[in-house]
Amino acid sequence: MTVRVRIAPSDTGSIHVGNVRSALFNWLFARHSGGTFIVRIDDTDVERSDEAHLVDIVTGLRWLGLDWDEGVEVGGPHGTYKQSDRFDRYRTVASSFVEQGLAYYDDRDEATLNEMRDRAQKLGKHPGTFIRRLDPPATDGVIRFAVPQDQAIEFSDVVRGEMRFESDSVDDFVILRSNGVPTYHLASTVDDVDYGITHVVRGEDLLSSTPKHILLARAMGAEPATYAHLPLLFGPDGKKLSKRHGDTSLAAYREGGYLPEAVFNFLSILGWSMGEDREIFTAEEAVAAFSLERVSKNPAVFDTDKLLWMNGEYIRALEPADFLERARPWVREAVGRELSEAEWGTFSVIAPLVQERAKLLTEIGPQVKFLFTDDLEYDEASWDKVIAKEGVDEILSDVADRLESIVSFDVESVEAALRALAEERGIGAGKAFQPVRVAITGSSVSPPLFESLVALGQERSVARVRYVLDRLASG
RNA sequence: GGCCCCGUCGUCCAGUGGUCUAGGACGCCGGCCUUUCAAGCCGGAAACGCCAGUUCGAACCUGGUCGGGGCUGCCA
Repeated sequence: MTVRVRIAPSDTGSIHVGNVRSALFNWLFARHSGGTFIVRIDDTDVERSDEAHLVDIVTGLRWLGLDWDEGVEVGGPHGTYKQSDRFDRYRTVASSFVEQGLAYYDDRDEATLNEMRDRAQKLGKHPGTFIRRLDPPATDGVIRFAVPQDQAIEFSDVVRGEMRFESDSVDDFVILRSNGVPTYHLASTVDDVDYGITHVVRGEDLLSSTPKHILLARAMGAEPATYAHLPLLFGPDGKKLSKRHGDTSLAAYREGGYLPEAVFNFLSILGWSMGEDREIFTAEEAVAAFSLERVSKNPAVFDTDKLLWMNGEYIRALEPADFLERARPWVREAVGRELSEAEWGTFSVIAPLVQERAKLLTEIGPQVKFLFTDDLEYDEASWDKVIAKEGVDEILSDVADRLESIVSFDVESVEAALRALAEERGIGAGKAFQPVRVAITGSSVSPPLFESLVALGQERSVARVRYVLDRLASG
């Protein structure tokens, strides 16, 4: 049997890292087993659905490197992969259930229902014990699925093992709302049956709903899929990851300077491991090693510290040319304009030094901006701490003279000149170099000094030091 | 309350009855390197929730207990 898996994110918001992790595991499973990966859109929440979110989902998945064999396309014909296009189908299924006596109309109002729920809870019973009616009047209202009371629902979950739910713990759930829109349970299960989904791989929050889905599939005369419930992703507070934990949308990480490979790798080790203490690996390696059986049962905390570290690892591992390509948009944004060919050349010289120390692509721009701007902004704290000190003017004045007199302005000469200065003045290297750093880069944190000076060029370096001297002189 | 899931360092994983005085990674602490910041290198603190049972032997098996989480909607 060929594996067919799917994800069905809803387009009510930006795609969440939890959903992305589900998508990733489905993709890994499909690719490992030579199966089919499908992307459906669950847009049954007509009020909150938005095409813009669909675009966000598709771009996000592509960015991560996930591809799918069937499903929605950006701006393309989503066809039958959007659930809103299949409302008729769901209604037909719901009606046929009613005709067969498997479901019924329920026109009781909410107050009545709530009252029943409260009563059930007080007695320690499941609401389903009360919200159930087998000989209903055929008026309007919602359609509920009549849960058969004669047998327990059992299934074997690939990650959790044997599961058993007593039928009285499942209430007669709504499958069609009074406005004619199907609920998640109905739409999702009908799709899974219609598209021949063999494995449903999703978050553990849906574990309790699985009996409903199995019942629905059987009612359609189909064999239920095999289920695999993934451990949930938690926030630092140990609660299900949600908006209030900060950046939970995939887009936030893309825009925050993370590499897709790093995010992919990091998400992969949340609830899964290939064993042997290996945690840095490529997508190909993950595909080759993946198995649902090795998925962990424990919830995982989304640890952004480790993601950040991993991103740094990936940045440093980039081929120089690749790094240049990826850095481009970030440099452009930080400088605020397109760079000239010559400037890109300058950047490519200093780039390896920046690559070594960046953990996020967003750090690149600020580190090299000093090379491409004429009105440098001086970081106030750095200025106060390093420049506005006794005797610094004298040092800088000397620095300017020495830099100016260098014949061949390369790293070796610059280093020799500045080291000689420190030695002759009898001061430490740090004391001599820090003022220069701040003078030419505007900050006490920068790429290595000599390389920075050479990249900036002799004339501009000297000019910057003199400029600082002027400012110092005028108080 | 009810149903269900989970329980190894702060965090993510390894571990499937003896090779575990429990291994790796992030983070943290200390040191080295050093012109800043990183990176790198060296070292350190840090966990099998608890109680029974099974067994010659339990992190691994069983029961209970405690703790955490999910679900309990005309959200998904």
